[in-house]
Amino acid sequence: MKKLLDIFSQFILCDQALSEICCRFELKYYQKNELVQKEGFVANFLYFIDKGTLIIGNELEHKTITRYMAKENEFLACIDSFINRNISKEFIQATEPTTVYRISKDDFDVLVKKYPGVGEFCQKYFVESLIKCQQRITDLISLDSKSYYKNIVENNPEYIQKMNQYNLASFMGIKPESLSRIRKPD
Amino acid sequence: MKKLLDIFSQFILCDQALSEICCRFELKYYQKNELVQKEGFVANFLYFIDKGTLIIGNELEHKTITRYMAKENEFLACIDSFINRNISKEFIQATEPTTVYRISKDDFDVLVKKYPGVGEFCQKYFVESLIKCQQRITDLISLDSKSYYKNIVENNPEYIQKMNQYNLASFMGIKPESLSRIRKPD
DNA sequence: TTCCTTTCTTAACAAATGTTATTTTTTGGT
DNA sequence: ACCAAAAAATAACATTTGTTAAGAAAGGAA
Repeated sequence: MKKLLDIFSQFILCDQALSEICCRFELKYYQKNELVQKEGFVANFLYFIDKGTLIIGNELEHKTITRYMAKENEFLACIDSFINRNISKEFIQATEPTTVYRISKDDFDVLVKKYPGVGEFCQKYFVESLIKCQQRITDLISLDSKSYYKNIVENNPEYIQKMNQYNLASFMGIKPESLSRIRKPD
Repeated sequence: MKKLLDIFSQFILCDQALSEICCRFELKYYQKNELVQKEGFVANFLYFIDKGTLIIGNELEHKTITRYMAKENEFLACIDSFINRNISKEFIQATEPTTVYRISKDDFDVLVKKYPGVGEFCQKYFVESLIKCQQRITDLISLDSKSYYKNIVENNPEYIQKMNQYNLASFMGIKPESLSRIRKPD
């Protein structure tokens, strides 16, 4: 719980606020490959990863894709669904044994209303996510897959350690066989 | 100015707030291909497009890419630079004669501090942008370029009308010659 | 209009990626 | 250690995309 509170402590929040945040987050454990959230439902939780890794992806007609991987000490949610209460088109899955702290939408709304610092946290989280997202688009449209792989090796080596070939390939927008080729030494 | 105020009116803002917003936005005109903002500087303005089209892109070693195109009645800024006062790696350019309302970072900060509705607007803008960004990533990694082109024709035909072949191709992550092939009837 | 520049198209060939199928390796459970 | 299942590597071939270069079309300016 410490890491989670450290993050919220960056915002102006009294001790009472912090302890209330503690109360409203709930510890949860997921096995490897377990579905944390299924697509087709309203996403009712925001997750903070204490230990482990979660991926968020889509179940499409012919394939399953991995849009993002979240690691330890990161927050994760199906944003459109969690914020706007739309049905989520995305699922969340653990790629290894994972423990998270999760908070329900209702509880989170209470915190946002009660403590301005929580709203500020949200703002910062959205802006950071947006910037990362934009950078990813830039990478996807400007780099060939070999360069993109190098990029990941240098900047996000955890992606390579924690995602299997299928997930990582779809994350990169290619087929597993192509990723295998890229990895093969010349 | 009406459209701009319509958007802010969706948030709880008194008449005085709305008229102050009016004052702090400044009308600006850009010619076709004119640079609205150069990369390498701190982006000091947020833009609202009254008429015309802006693209935001990167000047990379060997090429120039178009990451996003913003159309009429849309807001646009180099987010990382505008919010965090980092040096922008991106430029903004008009793809046709374009009039915008722009507001400086300092003026915008004043509005945010003074009127909670402006902060709410920000929050909504960031969330919407993030959701669109995530969807774009999903499309980029899951669709081949023919499908992606169809997707644009159906959902964002303005992209095809307003961007030239070079910009649209880089937006799609391919070369202009490949886009030409995709467009050619079988 | 004419001329010039830019943009777009086309084609031939090279390189990368997708497809299909099979083999090898790894993993997890007994 | 053994076996079965899953994951990854490999290969042959098809398709797509990149590259290079040339020519056609479109758009502006005088």
